[in-house]
Amino acid sequence: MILDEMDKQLLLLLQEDSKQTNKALSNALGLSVTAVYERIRKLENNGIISGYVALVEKKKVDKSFVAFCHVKLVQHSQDYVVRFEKEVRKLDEVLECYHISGDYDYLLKVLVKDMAAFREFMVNKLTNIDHIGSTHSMFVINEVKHTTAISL
Amino acid sequence: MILDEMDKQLLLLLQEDSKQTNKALSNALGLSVTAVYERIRKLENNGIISGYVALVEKKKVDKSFVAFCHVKLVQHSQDYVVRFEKEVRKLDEVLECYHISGDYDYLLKVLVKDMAAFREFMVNKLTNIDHIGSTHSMFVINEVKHTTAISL
DNA sequence: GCTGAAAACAAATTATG
DNA sequence: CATAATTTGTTTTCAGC
Repeated sequence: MILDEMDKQLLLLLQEDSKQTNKALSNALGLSVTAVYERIRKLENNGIISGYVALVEKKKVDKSFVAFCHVKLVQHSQDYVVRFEKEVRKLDEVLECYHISGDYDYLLKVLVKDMAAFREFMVNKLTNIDHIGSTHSMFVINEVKHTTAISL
Repeated sequence: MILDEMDKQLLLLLQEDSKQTNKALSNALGLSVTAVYERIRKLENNGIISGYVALVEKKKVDKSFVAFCHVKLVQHSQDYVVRFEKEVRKLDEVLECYHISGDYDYLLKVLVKDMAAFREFMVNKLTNIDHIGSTHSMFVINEVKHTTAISL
């Protein structure tokens, strides 16, 4: 599917606030309500919009500690990789996990209550996964920017 | 604000899919529609729900290249720090930026089309910001997990 | 804080130019 | 594509417990 400027503008607006009415969107874009409605359905059906979610304020729900954690496996056999990825997906504390280039194999973004909870997470959850060789953690001192919106 | 189990369940559901109707939520929670409605409003007014957004599928909009980029400043004077953070917030390619502990000062999550676009970003945008000492980039080979939902 | 029902509003469908 | 009219469904308000 090829996106024209209207689609891009529409996605931009919906990535900012998905609770806007089609009327508000139609005003912002200079389209009719029906046109906006059809474009949104098309974007949904093509999987360009993958879903709609509520965003929760970390600090207000007592999850103020973010860490990035590098993980290296002892071996890179297919089996170990699949097993590690499966286990890590199950961990609620892990918001993101990437297989990356460089000295380590994986980079995890971990969200917990505080440093004590992070220690708990490392000792009882993460390093309980088999075949982890080594880890290296970096702690977030301040979140400078955080957006879910992709620029188009 | 103290969250009871109902609030937590509700937040869980809304973080999965914010387009569910209050009726569907009331069924899932065993509450009346009005009770659900009032709880949601309270969560919004207390800033626990910070907003509702549409999620866009990266790969479908030709943004398939994710990199994590460490940045070190030449100095850590208040002035340099403020300036860097201000500039980096303006860059659309930077989805996340964290001030972190460790050898580097910042960790950025960067989203672009491809490696060529990343090079372009580094040369023309990021390293154009004053007072950057050094950078070190890691490329995402595979996204194993990515969620916006905070577990409660 | 909860319920159930009414009123207000928006989404979704259909018809028409 | 846009508009308008309609139905269907959802949100919001309100009286009462």
